[in-house]
Amino acid sequence: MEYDFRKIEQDWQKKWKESKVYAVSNESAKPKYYVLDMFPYPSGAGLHVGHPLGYIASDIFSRYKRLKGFNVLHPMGFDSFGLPAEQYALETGQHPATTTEKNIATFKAQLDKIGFCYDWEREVRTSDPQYYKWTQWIFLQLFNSYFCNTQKKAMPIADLVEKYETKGNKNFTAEQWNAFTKKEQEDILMSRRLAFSKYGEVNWCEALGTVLANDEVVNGVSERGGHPVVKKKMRQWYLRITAYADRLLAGLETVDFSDSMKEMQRNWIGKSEGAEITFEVMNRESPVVNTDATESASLTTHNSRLTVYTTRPDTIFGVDFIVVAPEHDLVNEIKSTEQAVAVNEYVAYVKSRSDVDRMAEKKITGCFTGAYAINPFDGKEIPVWISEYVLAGYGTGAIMAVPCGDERDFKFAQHFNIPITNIIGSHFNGEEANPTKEAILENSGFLNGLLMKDAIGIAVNKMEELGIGKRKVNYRMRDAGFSRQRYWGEPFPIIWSDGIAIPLDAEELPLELPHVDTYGPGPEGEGPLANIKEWVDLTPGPSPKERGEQPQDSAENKTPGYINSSVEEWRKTIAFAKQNRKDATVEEDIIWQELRNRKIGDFKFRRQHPVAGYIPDFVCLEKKLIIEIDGGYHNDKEQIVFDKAREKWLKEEGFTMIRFTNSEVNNSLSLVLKDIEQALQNKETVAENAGSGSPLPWRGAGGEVKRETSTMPGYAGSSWYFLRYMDPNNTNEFCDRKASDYWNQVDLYIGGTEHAVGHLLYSRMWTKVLFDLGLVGFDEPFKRLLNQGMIQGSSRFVYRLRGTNVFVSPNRIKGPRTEEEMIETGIRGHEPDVDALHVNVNIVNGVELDIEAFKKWKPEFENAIFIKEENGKYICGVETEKMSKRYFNTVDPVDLCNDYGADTFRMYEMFLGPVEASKPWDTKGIEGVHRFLRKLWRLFNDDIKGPIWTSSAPSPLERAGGEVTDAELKVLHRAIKKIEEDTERFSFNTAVSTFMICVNELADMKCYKKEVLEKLLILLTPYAPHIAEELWSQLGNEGSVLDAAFPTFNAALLVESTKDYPVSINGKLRTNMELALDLDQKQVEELVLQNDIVQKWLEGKAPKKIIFVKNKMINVVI
RNA sequence: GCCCAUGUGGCGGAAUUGGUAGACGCAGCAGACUCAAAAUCUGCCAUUCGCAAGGGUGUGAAGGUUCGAUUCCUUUCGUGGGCACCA
Repeated sequence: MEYDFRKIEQDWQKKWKESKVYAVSNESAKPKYYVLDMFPYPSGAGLHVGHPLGYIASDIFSRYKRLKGFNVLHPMGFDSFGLPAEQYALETGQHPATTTEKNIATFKAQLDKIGFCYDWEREVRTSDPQYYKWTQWIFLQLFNSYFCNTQKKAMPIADLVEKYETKGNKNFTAEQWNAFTKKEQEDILMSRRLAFSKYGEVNWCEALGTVLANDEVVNGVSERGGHPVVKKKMRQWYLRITAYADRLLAGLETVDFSDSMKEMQRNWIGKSEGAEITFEVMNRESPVVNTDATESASLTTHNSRLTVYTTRPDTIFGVDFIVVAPEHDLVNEIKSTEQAVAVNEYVAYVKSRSDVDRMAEKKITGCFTGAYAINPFDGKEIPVWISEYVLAGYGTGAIMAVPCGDERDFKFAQHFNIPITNIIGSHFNGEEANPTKEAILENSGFLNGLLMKDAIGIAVNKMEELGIGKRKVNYRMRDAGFSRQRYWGEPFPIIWSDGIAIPLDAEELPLELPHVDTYGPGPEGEGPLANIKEWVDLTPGPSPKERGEQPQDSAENKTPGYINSSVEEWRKTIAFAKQNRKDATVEEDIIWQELRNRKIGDFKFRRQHPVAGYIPDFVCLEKKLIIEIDGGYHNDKEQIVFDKAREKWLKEEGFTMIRFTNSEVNNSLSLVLKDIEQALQNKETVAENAGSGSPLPWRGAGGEVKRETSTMPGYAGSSWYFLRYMDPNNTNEFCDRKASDYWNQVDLYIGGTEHAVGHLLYSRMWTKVLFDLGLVGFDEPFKRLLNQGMIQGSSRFVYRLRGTNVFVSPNRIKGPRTEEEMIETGIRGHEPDVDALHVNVNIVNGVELDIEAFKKWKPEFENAIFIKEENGKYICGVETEKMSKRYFNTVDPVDLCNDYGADTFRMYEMFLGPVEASKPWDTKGIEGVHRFLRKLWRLFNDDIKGPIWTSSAPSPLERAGGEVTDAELKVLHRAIKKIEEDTERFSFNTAVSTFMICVNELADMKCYKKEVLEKLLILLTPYAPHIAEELWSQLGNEGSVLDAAFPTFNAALLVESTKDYPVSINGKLRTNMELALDLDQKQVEELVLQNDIVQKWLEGKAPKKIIFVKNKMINVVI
């Protein structure tokens, strides 16, 4: 029987799906283990062979842990918000939700083909409202929390408010606080919230009317269209990640990440200890204005103060100039009239420079401001410059430059001919700066004679004493920008009312993305959402009450839904709606059971949801249909007047109301439901949040009321998705505390280094906040991190003689041509240049082009002529590039699974090299792994046509009999040991080679014994589950191999008594000697000296030394 | 410019703690089986000198530490990834 991998894999995947083998329970007596992949962004290109590398590794490890007796959580989902879908929508008009849905379907089909053990019941998608509802909810937790600097943790902002109201703080008393306007109070609170809003700089492209990411800006112009880009201040949201800087640093000690990964995060956080020093700044004006002859020629006016940050206060006497960021607020104040023009020009120049340019450029630029700072210790006048190498966002945005000790300062001084003061004597050679801390200070006033590193503390102490400086810890990390002027992301659950950010009530979540007609930017560079006026603008018209339509004597508590246009009143409304939900009548509950489960036409209803200034019992926003279940009081005179006013108001807003009495619900429910169904059918569907009849309570709120129109960035959803997998279908909470307590931290997290700082830091921060608020029980999300390398594409090229239809194989580009070729091509003598063209790697066999396939692929070259190598082949050029569709170097895993099987594909990806390493893809080698699996198959099955197997060979069961020999056991147990060790240390490539060695040895020994082979199958299960399961069942086992027990290694079987020692002379290997393992140094020396080859090299002399390392080697030193 | 990683045969890679460099596989070469092909099996396969025995060289380059270095240190070059010029 042949190895029919297609049938085997298909059958078992089907069986596994039917029997739900991958379903994971949150309750188990087994120990838990959580293996997580960084979930993919579902791009339109589908998976290529680079994606599954990490997934296969995690799948192997999950299956391995399962065999080891763990309850393993190994989920998968999709990071489905993001720019590419939006760009695509902009180009094609297709809604991102549609394309995303389609892409996910493709991804899932591809993933399933590879045979991963995901529990798809736990799938999450960040763009699913049921998911981002909780992203928005967590954002609200961040918004409603502040970082307490004494307890070093997040606390509810309400605590802070209470403190202010009762005790005030160091800036204001409780009385003052209470006297502040609402806006003043909110501004103060905003400066403490963990999610907060402030003005920040963005890359603004006037021509495109949009904000651009750094990588969309090239050489100061937009990548698309080449329009100029400048910095512009816009209101943005931020996460106060800087508050967590110290805890993020400390947390690194408790997790198992690679040292380089920790190093990258530490560098990103960039904690430094130094001092802030304040300089007086003088400005020397020319005495042109003042004609008074008594004025001196250089009038010096006292201007302002400038604070710099430095990590080297010990070098204060070596300061030769000061550099201020061009964006610094003080620049305008301190620049002299003479320098004003130059300064303005320079500032304008910097404004046009992209961050990327400022980073990559080696050019030294700057401009003198005309101002001088005074060294507080020796009174020296120090020129103040501005330069783009000083960043406004770091430290104080100003530095004191010490050219003898800092490379950049030195180059700057050289470039602008600024004299350099040497404070480190012979340590400075005038050629280059020396950043040492070990020199003895000179020319340094009271610091003279001190070692620099000792002087740091002394200098700061003196500064603090004199009040000119203070100790300061600085972080290079900045608060994380959290808003994007885009469409395809989570909308902020925030309403702006008179400049105050008002969070939505949790009941209002999810705030779903409204439909838009265009995905282009909104006015003033706002996001596309700003284009939907009716969605954004919630500024109310007058309420019925204000229009005098509500009966004047109506008791407020009877109809509190009718409100005035004020924030306070709609807050009351929300509270009232909440209470209504709790106080629901029996009849309302009956209807709600029908409506909430979408039994009627699959429309979403909300209960006690404020609409247009009052609170209906039920509302379907898509249909603008309101259902009221009325009690007896509607017969009251007052109520009749009220109901009339209400109906009129709702009609203006486009709502229809149908009313039922309690007795109708109780006695003829089916008729009631029918009426509702009828009403739904009779009305047109409208976008849920569109239209003037806004569903929201602040329809009645006062002043200008607008929605936040930016959306959250890509990392919002991915900052907490690992928690949602634990409890993915919970509609009441983001994750049940019981579930997160059980699954706890992710035990193994696998993903690329490209997320080293971004995603990993953000999710670490979110986890810490959730921990502080008591919502989860751990404050580091990932216990262990494994970084998979990137698989690069291996591109293939053909070379075309420019302007001709002739392709030349690389070695034939430089002639000579045969007569035939010259006739065929019609080209003689001088030949034109060649152009290299990417060719689809899938039609190239190794490097040999399949010419027929090429012609089929590019029909325009159907009649092309190929000048081949001498062996008659057309050879392609090879280059390693990023794997990308446009280079035609992507390979679809599904194709490989079809050609070789998922098991082969999985093992081959692992066999390519260490998971952590980056390496180019080459399909060619997959044959070898496939051969291995066929060889394994033949240990169990006869191959009818093969020469060494005959049809009369014993059946698998018969072969499985017989005594197992020691040699066979040795082979097996060596494999058990090595596979276990290699899997534990993620050395999957060597594990695969161990399997190969083991199967080769068993085949050589003609070992067909069940006892040996079935253990081997268990070892193989994590790597090649389909073939393992098939052969396992062929051996007559009950149950699945997926749940077998990993075999135990028996060390006793591998004990050796001798060792074949390598014997070196002076470190060079000369011979080998088989020696007993229990010999001591003296015995070994004797035996070694008797050896012929050793004697030959000794040439009769005595050795200087003989080094003997037991069980390793022998080295004779002559 | 800065940070991190990385460099071993024609190719992917192995060498787990400083101890036999090149496991395993691909490609290639030679052979067996076959009418033939496929499949399978056997042998060779870093480089160089040599008929052989045996020797020289060799882990990007140059130094260093060591009895011994792919492994540790210094300098340097190339490649990949990241970035917010972080004083």
